[in-house]
Amino acid sequence: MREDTRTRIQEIALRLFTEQGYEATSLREIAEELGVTKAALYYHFKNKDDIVASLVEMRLDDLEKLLEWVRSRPKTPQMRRELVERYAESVRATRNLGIARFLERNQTALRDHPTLIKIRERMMELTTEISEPGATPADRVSQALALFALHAGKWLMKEGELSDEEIHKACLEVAYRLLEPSGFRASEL
Amino acid sequence: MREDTRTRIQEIALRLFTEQGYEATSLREIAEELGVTKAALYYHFKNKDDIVASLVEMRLDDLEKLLEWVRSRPKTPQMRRELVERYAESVRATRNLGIARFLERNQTALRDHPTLIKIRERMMELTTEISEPGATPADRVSQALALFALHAGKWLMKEGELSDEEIHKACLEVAYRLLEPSGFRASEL
DNA sequence: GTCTATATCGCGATAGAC
DNA sequence: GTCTATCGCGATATAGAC
Repeated sequence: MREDTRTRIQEIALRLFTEQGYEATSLREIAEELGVTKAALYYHFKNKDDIVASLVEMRLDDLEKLLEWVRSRPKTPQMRRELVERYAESVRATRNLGIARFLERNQTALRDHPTLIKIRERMMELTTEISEPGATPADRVSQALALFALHAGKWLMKEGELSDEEIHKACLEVAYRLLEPSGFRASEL
Repeated sequence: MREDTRTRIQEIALRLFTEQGYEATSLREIAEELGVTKAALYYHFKNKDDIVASLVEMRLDDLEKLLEWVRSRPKTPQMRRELVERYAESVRATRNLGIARFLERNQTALRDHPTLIKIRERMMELTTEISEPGATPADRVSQALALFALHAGKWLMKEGELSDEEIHKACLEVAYRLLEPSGFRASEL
């Protein structure tokens, strides 16, 4: 039971866009890997941009669900820790694993893409929800950095020094630390 | 006493490469802003790649000087704090202010550029120097994140909420916190 | 649903006059 | 040091047969 062509185009495009960048990847390359001609791609997607849109809209949906959830809850330290946990899960979900990496790179190339603009807006809203308005500037920067720390581990550490699972656990721990105001620590609670 | 053309090309290219991305910026655009034709650019630089090289080699020099310094010193907490301080200064130096931003974006587009590869290697070496081999995974990720925290503030915080100076001070403070092992805090020293 | 063939464009780069 | 003119290429995208 073979995947349909549309899905295979998305998989190949996502991989090449991530490895080489969006602009550096041509439709010819995608078609070649798929074993068809360029023209065939235009049956499934109306243009190159449309392939990207089909990829990133799933990620936008996830972020908007996360925002909806966070706004239904009171702004407490517990909520912040749970948001970090949920965000980490959503980044690691199979359908988003590759898309998150694709988005990390290609920010500049896709700066005008409507869906990308929305994703950036939603990320800013999430960092607003996670930070305390009355906190010191350092605490605010620290809390805003918490979500991004969950992306950083993968390219921060030397290859093979720590396992994927160790890196994930470590990033989560660092993100929790970044949430805490400088005055006290979780270990003292 | 007017700037020479070569310098003006570098300034315009740096701005456009940063705003739009390297691949999305054509030599035609650069020439148009300068008020000359494409062909004139080829008198000053042998190709598009050469313009980038002329920009990023200054940054590579700075990183290598920083590495040389750090390796001449013992691995102590004081050294780590001083490294963060020096790195922050080097990012803020006028000649590097724009180049650092240009490098943050365009990582993917220039992934094969020889100078960029060296810069990435030097950054990895710096994060190696700044982290303690015996520390826990979380502490290691945290310490590696310290240098990158100095880049994050500019695009992390909402526009106009904090001044540039406040953001810089806050990032520095966050970087210092990331250096500390989770067992104790600087405020207790 | 995929093909061949082609239109159209803009790119990086070069030659040679001035 | 800058110009005009042009080359060669590969890109996105489309038309129409099968």
